[in-house]
Amino acid sequence: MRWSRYFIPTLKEEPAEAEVISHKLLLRAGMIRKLTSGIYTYLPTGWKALQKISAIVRQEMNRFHGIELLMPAVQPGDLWMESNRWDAYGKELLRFKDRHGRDYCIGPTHEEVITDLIRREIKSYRNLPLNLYQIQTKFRDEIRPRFGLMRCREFIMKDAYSFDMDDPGASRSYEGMRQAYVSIFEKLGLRFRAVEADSGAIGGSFSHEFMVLAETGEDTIATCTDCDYAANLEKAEVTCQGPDCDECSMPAERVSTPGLHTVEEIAGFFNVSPDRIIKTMLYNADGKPVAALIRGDRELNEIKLKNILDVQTLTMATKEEVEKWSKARVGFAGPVGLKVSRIVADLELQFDTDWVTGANETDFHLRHVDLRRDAQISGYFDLRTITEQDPCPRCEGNIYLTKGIEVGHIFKLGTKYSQAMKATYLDENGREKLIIMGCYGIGVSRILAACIEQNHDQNGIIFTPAITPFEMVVIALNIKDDLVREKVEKIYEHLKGLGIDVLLDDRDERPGFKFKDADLIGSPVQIIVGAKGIKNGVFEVKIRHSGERMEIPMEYFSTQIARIRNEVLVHYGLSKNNNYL
RNA sequence: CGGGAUGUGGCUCAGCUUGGUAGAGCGCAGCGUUCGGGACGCUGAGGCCCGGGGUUCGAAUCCCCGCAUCCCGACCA
Repeated sequence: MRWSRYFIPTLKEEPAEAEVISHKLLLRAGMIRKLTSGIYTYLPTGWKALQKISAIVRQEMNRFHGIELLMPAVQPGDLWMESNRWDAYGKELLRFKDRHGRDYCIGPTHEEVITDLIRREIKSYRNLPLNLYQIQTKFRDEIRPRFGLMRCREFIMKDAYSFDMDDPGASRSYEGMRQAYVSIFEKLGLRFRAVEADSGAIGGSFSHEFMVLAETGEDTIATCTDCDYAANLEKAEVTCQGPDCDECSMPAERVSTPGLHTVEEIAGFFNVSPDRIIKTMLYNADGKPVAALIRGDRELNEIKLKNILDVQTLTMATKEEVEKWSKARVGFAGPVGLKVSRIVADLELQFDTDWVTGANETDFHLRHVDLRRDAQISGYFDLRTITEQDPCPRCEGNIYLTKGIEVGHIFKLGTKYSQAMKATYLDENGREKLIIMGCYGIGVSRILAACIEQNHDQNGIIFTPAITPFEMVVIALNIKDDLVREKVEKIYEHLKGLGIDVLLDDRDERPGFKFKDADLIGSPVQIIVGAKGIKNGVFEVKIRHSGERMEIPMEYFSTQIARIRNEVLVHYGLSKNNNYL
């Protein structure tokens, strides 16, 4: 491709509308333009990158027995009413009526459509298992679209759905997809982690999120230094073991603590460290008062609490509720004598004693509290958020926290949709059974943003070889110089002949201008051709990710190009064997 | 949906406090000089100053009402 005849509207200045780096660079590199809030046009290089991502997704999906199809973007409301999601999905579902007044929506996902298809077409166990996927534009009317391609309303997504006869089959399908996903992100050349995610009511470790690691990620991941354990912060298990301790030798004692209610104030007053204090947090759980106990220096994980209590809604108690339930002002609640429907305590509280707690009386605390002796605890559970001080729940390794961007999510659906929509098959014995489903999503357009979040510098994007719109940019320093023109054309043709996707910067611009643009659009390799080099019989190569520049004699062109290509692949954990190009 | 901010040539912004002929830089067109990290000079085109009401002799500027976009919170690929 010749730059002069192509369309890459780069921007020198930072667009005011963008805040995050990928958004800024996608705009500056001329890859996207906003049409309206959360809706973007993919310009040629942006679209090219998306197609490259899709190609790898497609290749790996096919390799793991996925079969591609395409479903409609517009879906009838009836189907959504059947799955009970017409009401449940909320305002993210963009609805409209056609000229006859019938309800429709623009698909934010395709469980209904695929389940409808399957229930009509699949009747026999002989047709199972089956894995169908599609790559297409979806629409979610996000409350607040932001961060460019990271969270748009209209976005491109790959969605796969698996259909199995039984649970073991569904597990095999799930495992196949997990492997496919690992392979996809490896081939994309991204640093990522597959993390255990909160799977909600389904239970087990049947949900994984695939996170691209980037400092700017919105999610926090807990990862083990030794084994391959990785989990979403919300999900990461905190283990705690220890010998049972003896009962506290001293009886609980009521102490006047006027006006003191934060952990720090209490710790200071009693001259103990915050880990000797129990925080008593009151919640409204489906309308019932519940208390959660946690050490003063710890953080409660509300998602864990919600799962343990198995309730629909969990909200922190209001000031009024606290006063009503604890019979004291906020800051003086404690487990001793507390009248609530349940008191749950964090695991580590059962291995220690002699605590400081609130006294359920304004301006009073208790010390020398022993939970077993003085309080009625309904259970000890993993309630807190993991920290880097905690051990790995699977091995003896340490935990460290990193940030990530969620780009894929796989989970077992079970029979949720097959039941609601009556998708059944006949087994070997002629008995009717529900099809077991799984669904597997990848945010294709989000991957583009995540790739940039992970790989960029002050000068612009640093694309991985699998995603870059152009593998190499050939920069003609002075296109009006006949020698340069001639040489650069030759190199361009030669590279094309090698099957390399190459962009020739043949614009009549100053060198600095071209260097800046080349860095901005992020091709892994730049080949710089100028009059000086030609005179000396060399051409120059710049490696984008390292900034390394080298002069290479013309006669070694082919071998050196091959070497450099391979070097770049290796840098991204790839090798020639990965023939994705 | 709550909280905050911003809307002025294609882009980034100034002007608004204190009302009086709409500005700069970049970009764009032409000419010349340049040519290894976003050059310089000259010339030029390009504006319902977000929209609608009001106040005023006069509104980009003051007041009211909308709309849009961005940022912070709860949701998600």
